[in-house]
Amino acid sequence: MSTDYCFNLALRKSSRLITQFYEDRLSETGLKVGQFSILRAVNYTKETTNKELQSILVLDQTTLTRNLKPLIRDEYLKLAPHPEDGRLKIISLSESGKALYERAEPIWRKTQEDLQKKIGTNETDSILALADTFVKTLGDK
Amino acid sequence: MSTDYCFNLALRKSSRLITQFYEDRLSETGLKVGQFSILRAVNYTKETTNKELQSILVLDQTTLTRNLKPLIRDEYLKLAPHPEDGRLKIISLSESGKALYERAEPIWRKTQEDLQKKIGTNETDSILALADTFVKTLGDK
DNA sequence: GACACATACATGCATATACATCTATCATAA
DNA sequence: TTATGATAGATGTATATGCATGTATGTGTC
Repeated sequence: MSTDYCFNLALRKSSRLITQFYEDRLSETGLKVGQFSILRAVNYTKETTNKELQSILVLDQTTLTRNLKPLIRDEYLKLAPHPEDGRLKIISLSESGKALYERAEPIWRKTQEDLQKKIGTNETDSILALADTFVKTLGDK
Repeated sequence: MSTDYCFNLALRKSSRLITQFYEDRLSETGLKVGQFSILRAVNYTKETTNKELQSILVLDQTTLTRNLKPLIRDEYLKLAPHPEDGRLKIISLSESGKALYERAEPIWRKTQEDLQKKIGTNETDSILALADTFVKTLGDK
């Protein structure tokens, strides 16, 4: 029967495996995959906030705050106060952050291609479709 | 986001969302989803080892060792030495572990059904197919 | 302007994840 | 039978994850 298999475990297993695949490739940059995702999102938005990154990355506010810490500590990300709203912190890439992202981006891109070759485009399409469904049906909080 | 979507981020987002879905339902049992997966695997195998659980759950040995800790501490799992191989520890459910699993199992089952209704059988099938592909192509270590 | 409420971000706690490395035990060959 | 290498599991360190809660700031009402 269909519920012999746990959908949650299945997704978590997949997530662990794909993470190790990317982690292995990105290791030469010193970045973890979660950190790369943050740099990529900040590179895209240029100037952003904790709040905005939360919705892009589908991360809890407290998780994101902590995940930013190593990147701020190592000065890949800069923080600046918002000119009008004292609660906000404007997050952007530092020069070394930009440089690091630009070094990592082609490695990430090649990893994407290699994964696609390895598991097939049907499967990679399936990953994107699933994420879309999940964010739409479970991602409103 | 400069053309592409990151497959890794997509899967990790989905994993976080589905985990929260199950976590919310299972919270009344006091179990985290990872702990439920362990109890379920041990209930299935009856007597098992760290090593065997690693391959069922697709978890690193060190991660599994640590994930077992709270369940052993709370005495839901029992450890016994292997009669022939002193390196092995036999893991099994205690009485309270069995009781807890049997209390959690129907909640998990209903969660599976609810998720299937919510996102559709195509998507849940897709999750299982994806996990199968990932374990087959990336899961040999 | 003072108070109530909402919003943005941080902290305490607990679990999750895995690499590098360590210890203990087993298996095997000289 | 001892040296050697393999295997099972544990520990040090670091990041990841999120709930409950705390602090600071902004907004609206009177």
